[in-house]
Amino acid sequence: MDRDPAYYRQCKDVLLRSPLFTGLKESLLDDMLTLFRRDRWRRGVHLDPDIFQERFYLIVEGRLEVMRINPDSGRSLTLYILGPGDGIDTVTLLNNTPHDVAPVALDDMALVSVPIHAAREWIDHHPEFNRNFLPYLGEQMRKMEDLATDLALYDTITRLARLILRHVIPQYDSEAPQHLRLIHDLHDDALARMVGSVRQVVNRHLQHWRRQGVLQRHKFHTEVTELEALHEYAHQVELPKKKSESGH
Amino acid sequence: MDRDPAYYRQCKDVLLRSPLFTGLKESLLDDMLTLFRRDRWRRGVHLDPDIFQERFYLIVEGRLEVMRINPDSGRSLTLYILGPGDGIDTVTLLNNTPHDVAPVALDDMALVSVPIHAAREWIDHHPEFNRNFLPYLGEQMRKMEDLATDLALYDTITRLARLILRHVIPQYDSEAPQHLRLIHDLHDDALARMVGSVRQVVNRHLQHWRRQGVLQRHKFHTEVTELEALHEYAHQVELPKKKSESGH
DNA sequence: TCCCCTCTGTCACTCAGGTGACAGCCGGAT
DNA sequence: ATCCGGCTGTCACCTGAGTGACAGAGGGGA
Repeated sequence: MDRDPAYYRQCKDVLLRSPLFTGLKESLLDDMLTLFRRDRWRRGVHLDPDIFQERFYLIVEGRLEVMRINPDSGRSLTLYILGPGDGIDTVTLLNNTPHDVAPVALDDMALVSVPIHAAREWIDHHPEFNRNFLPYLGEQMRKMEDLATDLALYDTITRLARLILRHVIPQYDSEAPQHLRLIHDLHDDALARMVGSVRQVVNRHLQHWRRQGVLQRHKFHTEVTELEALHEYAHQVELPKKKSESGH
Repeated sequence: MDRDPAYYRQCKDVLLRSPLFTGLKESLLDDMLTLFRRDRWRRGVHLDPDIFQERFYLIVEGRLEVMRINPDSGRSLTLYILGPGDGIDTVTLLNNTPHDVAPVALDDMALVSVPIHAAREWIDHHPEFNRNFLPYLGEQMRKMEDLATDLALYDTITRLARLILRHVIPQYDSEAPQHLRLIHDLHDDALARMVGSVRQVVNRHLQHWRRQGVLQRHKFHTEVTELEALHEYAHQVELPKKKSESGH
């Protein structure tokens, strides 16, 4: 991957900002970039999860929804929403057995990828990379625990409030309307899949909040006007912390 | 840790059999064992999750239930059941922020532990250990995904059937009654916490299966007499695979 | 032997939330 | 301008499963 310097620059920017690569020496990252292949996926395509047994993908642009489906009922649950800087299907990277998930591109996506064995060698030989990778896995694990916990112990409105709060972009002026990351302008169905419910129920809650003035919507874009109110519904859930606070 | 050679021997046996240490050179394991401290926890004690920010514990004997609690309703969900060879709270090891869980000893337990920074250094400096550790994390991640998926997409009886099937001890004579590992002789309440339901509901299902002759109980010990029947209830869930089949 | 405590087995009641259905809306394509 | 397809907003209905309650059962200790 050396053609197209603008794209190269963009990759490097995204990766350096990603929790997986921050703090690595530039030379090391450049090394790695030489191995990468560039890919593009169109919005809406369903990926075959088997490809993740061959190559490890990193997202440069766009979002990927990774779901599980109940073939009998047709209902599904979103396990991950991945964005720029995220690695796709780390589970398969760690543990090479078939992974029964259904990934769908939410936007037009730009990616880079390496053969999976190359990624594994990389991990093996670069403890400095590991110091980023392990906390990243920990973070994913925690999110998964939170999802399971929410599903078992809280009702749909609580789960939805928490979902939104977890994706509020941290900012200092807490008076102004708050924007969302990663789940901005998803339609009700997608939100429902994220909280393990169905469109109609999610719609009812959103509607309720809009009437209360808690949420507000311009065209497709939803923003939060009353953080505190949402917090009431969510019970105790803290806002997403800034990157610098995590890691070990 | 050098006194009591019998105990030392037991630790070594358990660890060598554990997915975290199999295949490591004995000398390496001996090295590690010198760092360990021996601990014991009595059945029924509630551990303070903060201790896992200080030390990393490995289970030599007994089981630990790690739960999350909804303080409002008082209901709880079991995130992990850990047994001999398992590391406790790997999430905190990876990512040192408070982890809001409630661990309880299900049996009298024997453990070994190291200061957490020592465990992290170990990981940093021993890629050969990493080759066990990463797949182990992957396995945990998959289990967590399965838990979330089941909670969102399947009804209680399906979840319970799957729980049992996932803990059937693989054996070749599939006619004989099948034993369970890790969840043997748990009472209904504990099983309910594992499937995100309540005692009464779990009891009803178990009762139903016993009447059908699917399950059988001698005193406290439950065993499975009709695997196939359970499978019907579980829809498509494969039996636990032998250790040798996993890993990358 | 009896007592106590924890766990089991059941049942009647309630309700959150999932289902199916349909009308309206909006934006893009023709 | 018109049509179409996907998304939104609502509603009436149904049901899985959680709640509370209570009568055993069993087992361990005094």
